[in-house]
Amino acid sequence: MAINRSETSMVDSGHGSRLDTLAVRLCFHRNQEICGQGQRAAYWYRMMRGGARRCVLRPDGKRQIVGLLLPGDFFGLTAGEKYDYSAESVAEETVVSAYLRRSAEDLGDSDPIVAREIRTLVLSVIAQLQTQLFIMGRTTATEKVGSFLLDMSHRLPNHAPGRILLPMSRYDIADYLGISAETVSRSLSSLNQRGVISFKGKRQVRILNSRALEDGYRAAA
Amino acid sequence: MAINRSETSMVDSGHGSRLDTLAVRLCFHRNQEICGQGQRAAYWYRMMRGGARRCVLRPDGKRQIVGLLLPGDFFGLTAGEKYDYSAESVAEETVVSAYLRRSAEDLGDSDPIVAREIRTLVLSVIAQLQTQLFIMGRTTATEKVGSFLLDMSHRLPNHAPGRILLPMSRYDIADYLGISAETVSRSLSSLNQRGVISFKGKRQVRILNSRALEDGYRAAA
DNA sequence: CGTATCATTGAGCTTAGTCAAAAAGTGTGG
DNA sequence: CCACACTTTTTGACTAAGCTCAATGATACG
Repeated sequence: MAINRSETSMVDSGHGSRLDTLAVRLCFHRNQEICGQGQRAAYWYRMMRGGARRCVLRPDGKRQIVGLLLPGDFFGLTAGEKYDYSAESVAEETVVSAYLRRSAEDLGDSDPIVAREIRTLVLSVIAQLQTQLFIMGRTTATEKVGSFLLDMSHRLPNHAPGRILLPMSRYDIADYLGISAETVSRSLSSLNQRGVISFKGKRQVRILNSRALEDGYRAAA
Repeated sequence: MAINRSETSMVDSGHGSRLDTLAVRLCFHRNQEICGQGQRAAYWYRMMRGGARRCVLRPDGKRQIVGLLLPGDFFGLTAGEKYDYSAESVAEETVVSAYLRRSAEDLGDSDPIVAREIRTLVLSVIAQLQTQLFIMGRTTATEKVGSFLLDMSHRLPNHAPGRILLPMSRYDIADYLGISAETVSRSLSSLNQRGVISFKGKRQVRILNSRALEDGYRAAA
C-alpha cells in the first residue's frame, strides 16, 4: 500500500472493446492466488498491471511455472470446465480484469464482432505460447536467458526501447526457463561482462546488443 | 502409395460439425510441406491421419521443432495474416483437412454455434500447447522422454491402452524435446532395461509402468 | 545384395545442477 | 536514522547430466 515508486505498467483498457463492458477489476499483493488449478473456470482474466506466474503442480509435488503473465496478456481461458493451472501474482500492485465467462460467451453468441474479438484474443494466447515454446527449445542456458530478455523487452513496452524492468525474481525466471536460479544469475553476469546487456540495480536491464541475443550468443572461453 | 500395412490412425470426421462441410482433404508423402512459415494463412488445418512436425527457422539457420501434429490436432490457426511456423509431414499417407479460413470465419459470423465450435477448437490447441510446455519444463532427459511417451499414448488413442506406434524418428523426438537424438535413444534404452517400457521393433512402444513415467522416473545407478 | 537411413552404444568433454557461503537489497521496529 | 532479520542475488567448488564425435548394428528400399 505504501509504495510510491510504481514502475509497473498499466494497460490501456479503453480501446473500445465491447468485451470491456463486462470487466471487473481485481487487485492483488505479491504471491496471491488469482485463480487456482482445478477450480471452476468461471472467469476469463486479463493482466492489466504488475505480473503473475502460471503454475501447475506436478505429480511429484513440485511446482512448475508454465508461463509468465504480463500486462495485456489474457489467461484463464480453457476448453474444459476447470482451470488447468494456477495464476499467482509476482508483483505488488498487480491488477487484473475479470470477465464472467458465461457473460462473455453469451455476448459472443449475440454479436459476431465480439465473437471475432474473443477468437482473436484466444489466438493471441496461442502466439504467446508458441513463442514460449521457442524460447524453451533453445539449447544452452545463455540462449534461453537471452531469448527471455528479448521476449520481455517486446512484452513490456512501457520503458525506453531496450530497457526492461523485470517484475519477477531470478527464481521465477529459473522455473520458467527450466534451469536453476544460479545458472540464470551466471548467464546474466556473463552477458553483462561481455557487454551484451547492462544493469541498473538488479531488476533493471538494458539490452546493448540485441542481435547477439537473437543469434544465440555462445560464451566463448 | 504401395504401403499395405497402414497402421496410422484416422480421425472420425463425421461427428456432425458444421465446419466439416468446408473441409477439403489433402494427402502427403513424408517430409512434404503442408504450410510454410511466412506464407499467407489462408487455411486452417486438421490432421486426420499420419503426423507432422511444426517447425520454425531460427535466426542462426537451425530448424527447431515446436510441436508434433497428430490425428485430431488443428493447426495453422494464427492471429496474424501469416503462418508463424511450417508444418511438414513425418509419415507416409499423411492426410489433413483444410478449411478455407475466410469461409470458416464467415460461417462463424452467421452462426453462433459454429463460432463456439471454432472457439472450443482454438482452446483445445491452447491446452495442447500447455501440455507441451509442461513436458519441456521437466528437468531431466528421461523425464522428458517419459512425459513425451505418456502424451503420445493419450493422443494416439487408436491402439490398445499403453501401446504406442511412434510415427516419427528419434531425431524428430529429439528436436521436439530439445535434447540430442543420442540422449533420446539412451533414455529409451534405460526405461526399457528398467522394465518401465518395452519394445516391439523400434517404433512400437508398450508402457508397462505409466506411474513411473508420470512421477518423473529418476535413473538410480 | 548393396546402399542409405535410422538407431544404438561408447568415450571424452562441456555444460549446468547442487551445495554452500558471501554479498547486496529490503523492510521493520527501536 | 540505525540495527537487525530476512530475502534475493551472486559467486565458488564440486558433481553429474547430457552433448559431440565416432563406430557399430538394424532396417527399409531399390
